[in-house]
Amino acid sequence: MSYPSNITSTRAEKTRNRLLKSTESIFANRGFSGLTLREVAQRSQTNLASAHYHFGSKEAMVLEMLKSRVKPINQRRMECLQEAREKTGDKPLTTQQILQALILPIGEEIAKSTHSRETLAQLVARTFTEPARFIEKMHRKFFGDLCEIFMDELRRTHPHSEEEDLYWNLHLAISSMLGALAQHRRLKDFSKGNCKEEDTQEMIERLVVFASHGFEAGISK
Amino acid sequence: MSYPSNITSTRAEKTRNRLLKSTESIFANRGFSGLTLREVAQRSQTNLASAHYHFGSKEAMVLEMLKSRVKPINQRRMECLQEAREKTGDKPLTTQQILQALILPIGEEIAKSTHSRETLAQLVARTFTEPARFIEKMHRKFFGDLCEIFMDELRRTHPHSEEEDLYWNLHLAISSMLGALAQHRRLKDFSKGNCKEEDTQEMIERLVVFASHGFEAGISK
DNA sequence: GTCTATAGAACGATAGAC
DNA sequence: GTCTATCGTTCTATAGAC
Repeated sequence: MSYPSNITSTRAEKTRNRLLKSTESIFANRGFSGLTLREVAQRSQTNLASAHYHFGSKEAMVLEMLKSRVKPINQRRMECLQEAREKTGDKPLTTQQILQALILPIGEEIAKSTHSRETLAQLVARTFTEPARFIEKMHRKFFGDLCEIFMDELRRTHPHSEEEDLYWNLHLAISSMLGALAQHRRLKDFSKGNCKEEDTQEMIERLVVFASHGFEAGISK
Repeated sequence: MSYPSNITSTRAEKTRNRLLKSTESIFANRGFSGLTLREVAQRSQTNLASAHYHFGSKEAMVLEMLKSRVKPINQRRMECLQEAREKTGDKPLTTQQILQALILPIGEEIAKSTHSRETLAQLVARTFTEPARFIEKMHRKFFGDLCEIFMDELRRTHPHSEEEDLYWNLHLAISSMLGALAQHRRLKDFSKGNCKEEDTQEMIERLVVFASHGFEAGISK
């Protein structure tokens, strides 16, 4: 999936979607202050005023792009959780099942061909280095509720663990996921050719194992 | 430790050090393209031309600042490794000892009072979202050799593990460290007050446990 | 070495023609 | 809705007085 580009979309919608697509790629690579409306307009094959017409401002445009990227991933996360619940019935999920629901959807999204392999990973990385106020707000809005849903699931799985331990280790699991995504492009260099950075699927699988065992080691039983 | 501010330093050196200190804080908070020489000059209580006089360009100044911050941390890492080797004698180190040598020095540095609690963590986060070519170069230069030293130690500890597994999981350990540092400021919000983000020491300790167990779970024995 | 002044380019935003 | 032209601002960089 890319930004909606139905057969029925008007010319205006197409322009809008091209703007969002360019915004995604440039923001991922250079951050908010590195993104210029001129470059967005040029890559979108439209004019400088277009971004303002469709979104009102640079900030509003970036925010719109972020929303459209985060939403489907979070939806998929909820679906994965639901699928796991149906599979295990009344029993609590395993830590690994829960963290898979958190991590796998990003892998699926990266694997989709509409984005360069690096773009989404870089985009995710941006959302936690960009200090702009509006990014903070977005973060809270999109991940606040989601975190509580995952926390509830973890509480069910680890009923005797301290709240503090669960929060800390979910935080570490999420941090390691984001860190791994952000660092992924460095892997090939780093490993002197021993690991292939192209293999996103392998990263995701290894990440799930790493995070699940790290998590379980960190909570008091 | 801060930037060298010996009693013997000349006025020029003091200006230079003020510039580096301002650069550190602004770069950490806003990245390369968000840093302006005007703001650096203002915060350093000097003039706009000063940065160019001392460093030649904005890029050179940021690079100099990064070098001066990374060097003492990497030195401390080598010392920690050496101390661990002396303690265990001929036996290989444990995974946890090795990862402690990687992680603890950053915690020590953050704890030092010359920087705001967030600055160094943000700075580290920057080095892996900033896409500029010169950051990539710095990364390779400063961490390339260090990684191989840690890999050698890990090979000694896990002689029957595949190279690929060791690289992958060291990569994941480093990624989780960087991710945790970068995300640290979000912890308080995220945990709804259950975890105190002020407690860097606790993060470091939990991170060591998380990463060590994640690492060991990921390598074939 | 420190500073002022300014060149020269790029920025976000907007007015108004079509 | 799309586009050109341009305003006012801000940027890095530099020249030259002290």
